[in-house]
Order: sequence, then structure tokens, then C-alpha cells
Amino acid sequence: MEISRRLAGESASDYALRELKENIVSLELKPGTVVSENELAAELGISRTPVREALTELVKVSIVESYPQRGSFITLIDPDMVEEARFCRRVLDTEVIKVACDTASDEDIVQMEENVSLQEFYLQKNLADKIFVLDNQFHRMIYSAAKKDLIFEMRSNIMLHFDRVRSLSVVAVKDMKIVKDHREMLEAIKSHDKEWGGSLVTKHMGRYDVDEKLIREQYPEYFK
Amino acid sequence: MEISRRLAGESASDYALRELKENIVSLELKPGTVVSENELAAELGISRTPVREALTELVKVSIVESYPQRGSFITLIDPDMVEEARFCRRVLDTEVIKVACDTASDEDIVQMEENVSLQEFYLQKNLADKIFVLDNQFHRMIYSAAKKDLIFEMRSNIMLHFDRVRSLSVVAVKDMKIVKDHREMLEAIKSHDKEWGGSLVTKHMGRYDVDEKLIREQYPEYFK
DNA sequence: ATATAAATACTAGTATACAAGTTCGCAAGT
DNA sequence: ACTTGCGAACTTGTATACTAGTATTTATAT
Repeated sequence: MEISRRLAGESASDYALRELKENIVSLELKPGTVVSENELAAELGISRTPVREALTELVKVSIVESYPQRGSFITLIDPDMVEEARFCRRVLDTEVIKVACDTASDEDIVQMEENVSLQEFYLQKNLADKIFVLDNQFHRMIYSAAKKDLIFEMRSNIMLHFDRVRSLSVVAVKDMKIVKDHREMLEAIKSHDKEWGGSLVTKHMGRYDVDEKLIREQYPEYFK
Repeated sequence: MEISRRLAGESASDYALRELKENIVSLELKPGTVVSENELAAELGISRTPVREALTELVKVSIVESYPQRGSFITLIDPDMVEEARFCRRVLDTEVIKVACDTASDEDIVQMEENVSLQEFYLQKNLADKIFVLDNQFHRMIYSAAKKDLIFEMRSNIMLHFDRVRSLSVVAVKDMKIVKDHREMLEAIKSHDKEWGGSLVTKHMGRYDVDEKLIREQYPEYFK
């Protein structure tokens, strides 16, 4: 497992959860892998207790399975759950951006402006990983502007299933188009155009269409 | 705190989580109350570890707040989060029932038929608490028929915020109308009428409109 | 009497010890 | 060669011990 340093002020539990999520989404921890609480604790340099707390949360979102006295496993990719994640994102993002069109404050918009400008900057520099982070932040900002922060947390958890498949997809997402989508979403919010905003989400989701059958043929051992 | 017996085969953690949820929603544990891990462990007859695991999950959904070395508290009712819960339910229920209209199997429909018939039976007998349980099961069945079980779990967690206010509302929900709504939803699913299904959810949500201002005046100490 | 400081009784976070059960390998016997 | 049985080495679940920090109360000094 790929392990980074523990952040300043980060609790052991949060550290374990962050590391696990990153390694699961990046497929460093492959679907079907067995993960031992003791082993993880040793690798992370913490005790079993915080590791357990992190694993427990991941069990709740069905990205880890745990069987008493037998072991814990990274779940195989379940197409039904991937579809749940996609569905959840599409439905919530669509309605939330509409709310944001009504409720976004000037301060919200300033922050989003800054974010999108940075995305455009890094797009020119071709720094995809920078855009990845900003992308996630941008969507969080929309939820925040609509006062739907708790729902965003839920969305993040279920999106683990979706992100894992996205990582498998060899087809890199066309950063150019998604940044342009974000710019348009911001314009929709600024002009309070709810219908435009909603339709942009639909278009945006289309960017992430992947040929699941193809991926499944390539990595059959990862799928349920 | 009102404590019921531990179920057969129920782990200590699940027991603690179930008890906490029940007591929070029923307002037996009042908003703002301090909950001590040691105290809960003693009351439930288990150790701190499973109590902590339950509390941790409730912290994730913002129904409990925890401050290191200070204590844990049942959160005050936050109108923004209540609105998040209502929004989440409306949006997801609407889209999920549409999917269910397409995907519900004969087996799914048989189960729903049985459930709604029971609701009608208990309606005649005037057994509101029986209907309450069946109500929740019915909505779970719709999600299950649409293969959105994971999303239903998320919905359940965020609904804690909503259910708490519902418990405060003196105005009892008119069971007669909600049972009729359920019957109609089932008919919509059986006839694959997605638009009808979606509109029924909107109508259904209206049954739970409560005068928050009134409740807030009555219990100001429960609100943020 | 009042202000200040030290003692105390809490808290949550973490580490460790123990309990109960599963899996797997190896050895003994047929 | 194959089956059977036993034991060792795992696993998670739970209980308990320890750490560090907060809040309150008590005692002491002015």
C-alpha cells in the first residue's frame, strides 16, 4: 500500500481513513484484496483501534467487507453500486445546482471564479492532477453555496465506487471539456439560470461515460 | 435513556447504534444533551469500544458532536440540516420511484402488495406504530426494486434530522392519507407510469409539512 | 471576602490485552 | 495416496489500561 505522511493535527483515525480511501480509489488496494487490521496498523504506525474505526466507516458504504473471525476485504467492483453512484451524483448534482442558482452569495461566486480560473491556468500547463483536486473542490463549492454540505459528504462516500472505475478507465477524461463545463456552470449560477445549470450537469456526466464492458474484459478479476 | 434488550446475534456495536438512533429520533435524548461514552457503556452493559463506534458513525451524519477531551453532545436541531434531509428525500424518492416503475420485478410487486394491504389493515385497527414500521419498509422496497439499496442507507442516515422534527410535531400525520398515497404509488409502479409516480412523491412529501416556526417557539432550547 | 493556584474528576483518543472463532497446514493412521 | 484430526496462526469483536487535555472544585494566600 502506498502511504503518505500523517498530516499535522490529523487524528490517527482520520489518517487511516484518508490513506485507505486514497489507496482504494487509486486501485493501489485492488478489489478483492484482503486487508488485515493488524497489518494496516503496523504499516501506518498506529494501533488497531483507529484502523478499525476507518474500516468500519468503509464497511458502511460497502467499499469494504468484514467477516468476523475471517477477515476484511476490499469489495469487488459491483456494477450495480457503480450505477448507484452515477445515479446519485446525476440526480443530486442536477437539483443542487438549481438551488445554487438561487442561493449562491457574492462570496460563493468569488471563490468559484478563483477556482475555475485556476483550472484554466493548470489546463494550459497540462497539470491534470491539479485539475483533479480543483474539480472536486468546485463541486463542493456548489453544494456549499446551496447549503447542502451534509449531502455532499454522503455523495463523496458513494462516489468511491464510481471513482474506482474511473481510475481503471484508460481513457483519460478530456480535461479541456470538463474545465469548460465548469466555466459554464459558473455562468449559469451567476445568471440564476436554473434550467441551464441542470442541463449542464447532464452534459457533464456524459464526459465520464466509460465502456464498462471493455474494462470488465480487461480486468475481470476486479469485478463481481 | 430508554433502553430495550439486546437482540439475539446483535453485535455490541450494532446494539449501541440502534439504541442511540431510536432515542435520538424519539427525542428521549434531547437536542443539546451531553452523552458520555462511559455512561452509555454502563447503561447498555457493554464496553466503551462499541459505544465509540456507534457515536463515531453518528458524528459522521452530524447528529452527534464530539469535542476531544470535552465531551459528546446530541446536536441541536439545525434547520439547514432538516432542510437538507427534506430536500434529499424529495429529490431521491422522486427519481428512484421512476426507476422502480421500469425495473420492479413481479416478486417486488408481490411484496409491496402485501405490505400495503397490511398498512390498510392496521389503518382500520388504528395501530399507528405498526403503520410507521410498514411505511419505512415500503419505501425501502421501492429503493430495493430500483436497485438503489446503498442510496437508501444514506437516505436513512440523513433522515434522522427530519424524523426528529417529525417527532416534535404535535400534528399527527394523517395515516389515512399516507396509506392511500402508498397504494397509489404501488399502482403507478405496476402500470409503469413514471410521471405519476414522481408526482405522487411530491404530494406525499406535502403530508409532512410542519410549521417549523411554531415548533421552534414551543421548544426554543432544542434549536440552533 | 476575593483572587489565584493547585488538586480532582471528568472527557475523548489511543494502545494493548483478551476472547472466540476460522482457516490452513501438517502429521498420523489407514 | 488419501483421509482425518489436531494444533498453530491467523482473524475480528470486545474489554480494559493508559495518555493527554479540559473543566470544576477546593484550598491557600493576599
